Amino acid sequence: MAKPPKPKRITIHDVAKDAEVSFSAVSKVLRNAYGVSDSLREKVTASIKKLGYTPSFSARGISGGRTFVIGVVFPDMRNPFFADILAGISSALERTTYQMVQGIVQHSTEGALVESMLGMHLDGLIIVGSVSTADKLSVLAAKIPLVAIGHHLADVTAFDTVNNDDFESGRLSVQHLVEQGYRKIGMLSLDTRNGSVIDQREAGYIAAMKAAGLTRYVDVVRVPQNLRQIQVAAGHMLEGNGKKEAVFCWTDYVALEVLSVAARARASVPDELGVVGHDNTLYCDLDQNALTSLDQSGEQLGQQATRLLVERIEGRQRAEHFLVHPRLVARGSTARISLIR
Amino acid sequence: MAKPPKPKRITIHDVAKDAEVSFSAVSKVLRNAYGVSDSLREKVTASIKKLGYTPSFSARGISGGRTFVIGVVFPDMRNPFFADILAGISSALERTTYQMVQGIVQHSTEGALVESMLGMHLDGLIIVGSVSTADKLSVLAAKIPLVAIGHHLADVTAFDTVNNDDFESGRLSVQHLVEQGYRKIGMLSLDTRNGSVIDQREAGYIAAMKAAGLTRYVDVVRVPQNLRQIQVAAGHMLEGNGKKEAVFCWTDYVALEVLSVAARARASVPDELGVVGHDNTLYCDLDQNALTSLDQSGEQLGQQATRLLVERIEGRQRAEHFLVHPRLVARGSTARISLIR
DNA sequence: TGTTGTACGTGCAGCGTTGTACACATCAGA
DNA sequence: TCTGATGTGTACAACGCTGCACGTACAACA
Repeated sequence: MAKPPKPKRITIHDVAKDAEVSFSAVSKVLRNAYGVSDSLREKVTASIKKLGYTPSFSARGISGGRTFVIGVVFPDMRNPFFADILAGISSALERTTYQMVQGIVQHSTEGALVESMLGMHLDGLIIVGSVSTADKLSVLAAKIPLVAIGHHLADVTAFDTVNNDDFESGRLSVQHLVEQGYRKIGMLSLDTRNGSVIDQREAGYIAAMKAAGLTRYVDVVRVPQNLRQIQVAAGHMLEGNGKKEAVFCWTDYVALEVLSVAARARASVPDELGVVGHDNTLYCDLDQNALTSLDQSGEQLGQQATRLLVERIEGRQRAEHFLVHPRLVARGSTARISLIR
Repeated sequence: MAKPPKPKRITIHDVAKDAEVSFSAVSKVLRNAYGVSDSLREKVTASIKKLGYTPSFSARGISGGRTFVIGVVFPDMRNPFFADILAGISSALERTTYQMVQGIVQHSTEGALVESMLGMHLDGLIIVGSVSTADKLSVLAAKIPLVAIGHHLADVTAFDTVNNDDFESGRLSVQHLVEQGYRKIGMLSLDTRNGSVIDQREAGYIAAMKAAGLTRYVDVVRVPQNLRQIQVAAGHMLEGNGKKEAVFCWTDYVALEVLSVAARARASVPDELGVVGHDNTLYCDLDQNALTSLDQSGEQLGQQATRLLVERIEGRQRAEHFLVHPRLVARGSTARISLIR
């Protein structure tokens, strides 16, 4: 009877045997612990490469040490902007020894997802566009190093934040629209409790409207993330008393719906209606949309968040809050005064 | 000196103490193992609920048992179609005790991502739109239960597959275009080695063209996933010798680029050029696009894949191959003969 | 030469589970 | 009364790693 060739995992012990050292020594090298000579390190790393050893995530988790895996939580998968953030995180992670798992809050709640990630002994968490309150996040941050992307709260001390300057986004949009000759400028915003990102955009919009002497035209319409309701709200922008000359939308997809409604109503863009989106997703550049939008560099947001998270894991206590500056990309949807070149 | 209130995790031992049984008994209940009386089960489950115990993922992984976590691998995050698949997986998972982690092949290679997921002792893997060969996937399937979505190979025995009937997609597209009076119908396909999904669509397109007596117009142009090259290829469809009357695109985004190029070139859609996309993503329904597309029900694909994976984890050996039927959703981009409904 | 450091390695006790081996009742049949 | 058979719960050795408590060797100092 042949021995069952049990396909054994390569462990730290195998490496130790191959390198002719104790298994604890290998562990030390892996953890970059104190008391390792260059020659030891060399021998061990050589054996690791030779045997193709990879540490067991589970064993690390159970023995209380670092797992070198971080979690990333996204609110949904449909906004291509999040892909940019992810790309930024990936690329920043390449320079480190950390890996990443993603979770997407789709049907499940953010809380449940985060809970299950906690159970996996991850080293840290990046939460994108969280709908939780700062308090809840602070509680979470007590359990695990945390960085929030898209959660404006400069006074939070328990975790780091990385944000676009959303106030500036609102301001730039209005400024651009005013330059193009629009006056009755409305805003299609999001109906959400803790969307502090949205709050900032609204505030920027309102401030810029006031600064331009257009206080009487200020109109913020908050709509839930629901196709039907977005269309209805967009329709209202085109007719009746509150008819607008231009609309600033909190995200590109809403702006595209406005373009759609305008097309159906045979309202000409940009002459009758100017439209500005947010995030400068890849659909903006299509000719049938030609959507002016604000670019908040998701890639950079992701990179910075990763940097901050790793710093936190390695021991930083003091909170940091990073801000990137948005850039307005002008396209046909606001080209009322045709841009000379 | 106050005792440091070490926030200890609730373990199986705590539950055992509370229920006044041995910790092995608790483990048995958890695993639904043989030799558990109703009264024991009751006591234990009561204590579990009372203490809010959740099993440690890491400990399960290390001791070689099930972790009740499955991995899902996506090729990218930009295609909203994948969100539908994910939704299907989530909803199917709700009825089970399994959880899910996602990985997205962005910059990292599929191989590296899968490797790291293997290191996490997951119970199973769903791979969406893999670019690996059937051989490589079979090797992988020997290590972990596997279901591939979007990988047509009915003769594979090592793992299950779930697919749209992509041949039918190609056929339906051509059939519809022919009905609308288009004859010179080209196809914008993907330049990839192992895109068997694409192969099927091409085959369906070619077969339908032949069946319609349009063999001489068959033209499959394979383009990599690169914005610039897609635009160039789209441009060629509009002019010169190979000028088309209609284009069938392998995915919606390519079709939207075709619409964009057509808009720039002032070619009228659908009169001068008919366009068909694939996946029926949410952008198709926007009026500025009004893109005819094939719906392959990502939600259903995800649900079926989950069902098959769980079955496999629980012991099934024989491979199963599930096929869903696509549905053509006609819109303005092919409405040459206006549809008298 | 004896003493004190200091740098480097090793030994080992967990971590929270799984799953097998085993002990102990209880009960039916001989 | 003895002998299984069966049903139920316990004991315990893994699993692969971390990180602390120790040795040991060798150099620097008194």
